[in-house]
Amino acid sequence: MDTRTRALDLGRHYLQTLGFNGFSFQTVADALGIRKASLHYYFASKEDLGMALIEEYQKSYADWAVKREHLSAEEKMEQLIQMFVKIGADHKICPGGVLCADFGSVSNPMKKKLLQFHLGQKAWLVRTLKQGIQEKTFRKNLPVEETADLIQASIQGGLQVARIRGEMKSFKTLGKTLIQNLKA
Amino acid sequence: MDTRTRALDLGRHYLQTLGFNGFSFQTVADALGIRKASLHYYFASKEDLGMALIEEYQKSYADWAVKREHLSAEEKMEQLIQMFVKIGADHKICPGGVLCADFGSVSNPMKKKLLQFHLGQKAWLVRTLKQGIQEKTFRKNLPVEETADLIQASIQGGLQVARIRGEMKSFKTLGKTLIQNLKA
DNA sequence: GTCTATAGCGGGATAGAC
DNA sequence: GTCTATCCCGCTATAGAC
Repeated sequence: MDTRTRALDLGRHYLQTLGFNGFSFQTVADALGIRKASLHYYFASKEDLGMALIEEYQKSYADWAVKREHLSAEEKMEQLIQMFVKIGADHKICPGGVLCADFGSVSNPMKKKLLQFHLGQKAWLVRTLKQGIQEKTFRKNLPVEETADLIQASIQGGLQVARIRGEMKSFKTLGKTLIQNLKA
Repeated sequence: MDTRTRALDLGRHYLQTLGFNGFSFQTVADALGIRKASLHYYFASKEDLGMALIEEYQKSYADWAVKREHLSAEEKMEQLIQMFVKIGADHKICPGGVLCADFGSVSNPMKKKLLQFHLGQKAWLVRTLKQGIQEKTFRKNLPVEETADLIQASIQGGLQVARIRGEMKSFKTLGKTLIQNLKA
């Protein structure tokens, strides 16, 4: 794996465990086994790295979604929860949640990109809920916008809560409840 | 108002807008109009300030709850949502959420105190839900633990989402949905 | 592409005068 | 209680050698 890719992987790790203000170029460089000056060869600035990280998240998420396009809405939702369970099991929180919390201390371009990422995720949720209604597995009268907002907020908050509690049981239960509430 | 109290108020403000790693003693001292060295007279270290801030939150929240002890469970829940709407309208997020996100880069004593604060809020929710069941305004078969977890997570996440979106409408809707789901 | 070296700043924290 | 002065550290970032 090339250095840039490894740097991005490490960046993701530190971002999701320590927050954007909680790690430095030094942290990443040390883990890479190179000098922090060398890291500037790949990323002109820390903001640059931050922007690249959000782009990475967007790409991974898009890939993830494409691979699951053939699934039923119910299966999609279950795998979505499963994905966040894995993140939580790794003592991480979701990228959207980290950057939301650091939102006030981040540059305008990053704010903009973060909003874009966030709205992309919401759009996927809305589409999937509509799919489930068509498939008649989800309630016909499901308010899709509001439900998508509730799911997004509770997953984000739920992962944060799970991390401070040091257990994932409550998050798994939350996931089950969310999906149960969709059903016809 | 004495300097220590003013410092705590400012600390709360910066914590909830910038995150714990997003502000410094300098930030607070500047806003106070004193030198940062003088701030060390009140708080030996930044961690000390952090601990004091969590204690402040615990106290305010306890006061808030005591003043509302005579209310019905439904009124309590409505006022709780209202409190968070005010926080969001001020471009802030909830203290629990901030510190949850910064959790990985914070000292062990702060982690412990944060967990304590968090569990205290959950305990209040559980008590209030039970009250509502007794009052027959909330569903008899409401799973109190799980519901408390869902409310806590979605409020926390919802405020963060509202801030990046720059609007509180979705949060208000979320609040209404949460309360509606409790009702008999 | 990676290095050494260094600039320049801001952070947390302390000593000691007033 | 608040100040000045200072320390040491870690951060971002750049210049220039290899």
